[in-house]
Amino acid sequence: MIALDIAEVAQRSGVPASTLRYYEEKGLIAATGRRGLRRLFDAAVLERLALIALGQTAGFSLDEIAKMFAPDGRPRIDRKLLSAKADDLDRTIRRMTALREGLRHAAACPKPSHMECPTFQRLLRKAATGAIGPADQRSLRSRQTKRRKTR
Amino acid sequence: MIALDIAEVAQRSGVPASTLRYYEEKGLIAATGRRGLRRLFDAAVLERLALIALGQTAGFSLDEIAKMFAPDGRPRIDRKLLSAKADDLDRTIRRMTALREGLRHAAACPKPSHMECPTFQRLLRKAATGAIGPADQRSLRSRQTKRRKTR
DNA sequence: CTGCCACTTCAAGTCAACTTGAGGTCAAGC
DNA sequence: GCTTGACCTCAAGTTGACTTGAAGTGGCAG
Repeated sequence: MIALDIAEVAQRSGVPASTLRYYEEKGLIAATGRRGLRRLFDAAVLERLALIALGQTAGFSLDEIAKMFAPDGRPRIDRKLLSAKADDLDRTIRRMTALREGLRHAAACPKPSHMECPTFQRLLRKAATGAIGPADQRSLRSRQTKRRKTR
Repeated sequence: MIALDIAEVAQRSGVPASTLRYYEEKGLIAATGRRGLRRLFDAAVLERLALIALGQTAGFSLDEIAKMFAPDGRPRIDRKLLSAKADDLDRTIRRMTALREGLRHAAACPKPSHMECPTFQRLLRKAATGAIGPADQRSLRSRQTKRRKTR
């Protein structure tokens, strides 16, 4: 069993040490032991971190992600939840696609003001009716992604 | 010029009154006058709110959105910024599409544990390498969207 | 004229996911 | 054996977009 230092985990995963401690506190990951004060992690934590990042990208909160791991630590993923998220994502993708088209057109539109552009107005009407409004379930979450190259 | 009460704007737009005040404070919208203490809004504010919602969906922060309106209040949208955001959106859409496929597969996958599913493993590897990792520009932002039906 | 109550202001609170800082510890290199 | 400095803990701060609460006001129905 390869024991990794927190700094090593940080470096390999791109996740800052402070975040790793935070995740441990939240129960998302667990140190396998200590050398003195220092946490030691099993290499498997890297896979776990990838899973966490994936969940975040999918729009799950850390709390939701935590619930996806069975008490024994093995991923226990609810297929229903997964489908629901996929559907969620689907709706979001559709909204964003419509929006992207609108933006592209607006950027190319020769009218002096966008308010005079019929395409833009159509987009606006859609936005107003909520068709492409903001996600209705807490679905996406932006992140700083400081992915620091570590040292 | 039709003067709308804040409650009316809230009801028609689905944006809570507290949020409207907040937007006014931020300079995103402006009341056309007052009746006593009470704000009066021109009906045009509804269009403006639609534009704001749209901008938020596109991943703009309120500050960024504020900058899109010229001091005189007419929308003055930077076409370069718009294209850039469209490109951004495009990348995000691609990531999200890959993710959605992965989720769909994981949901349908018959393997007892997802860790044994090759498709899931591929997804995981992609996530680990950052290919479908979280958006790198503060691009998406979830919102409560309490879209309260007002009263 | 009076009272109601929807509006007002302003300060403070909330939420998620972290980061930062102060002060402490201890394994390892010299 | 002693210093070094990377790690530790715990509390508090940060950010963005709002919400909430307390205390005040004034238009209008009765």
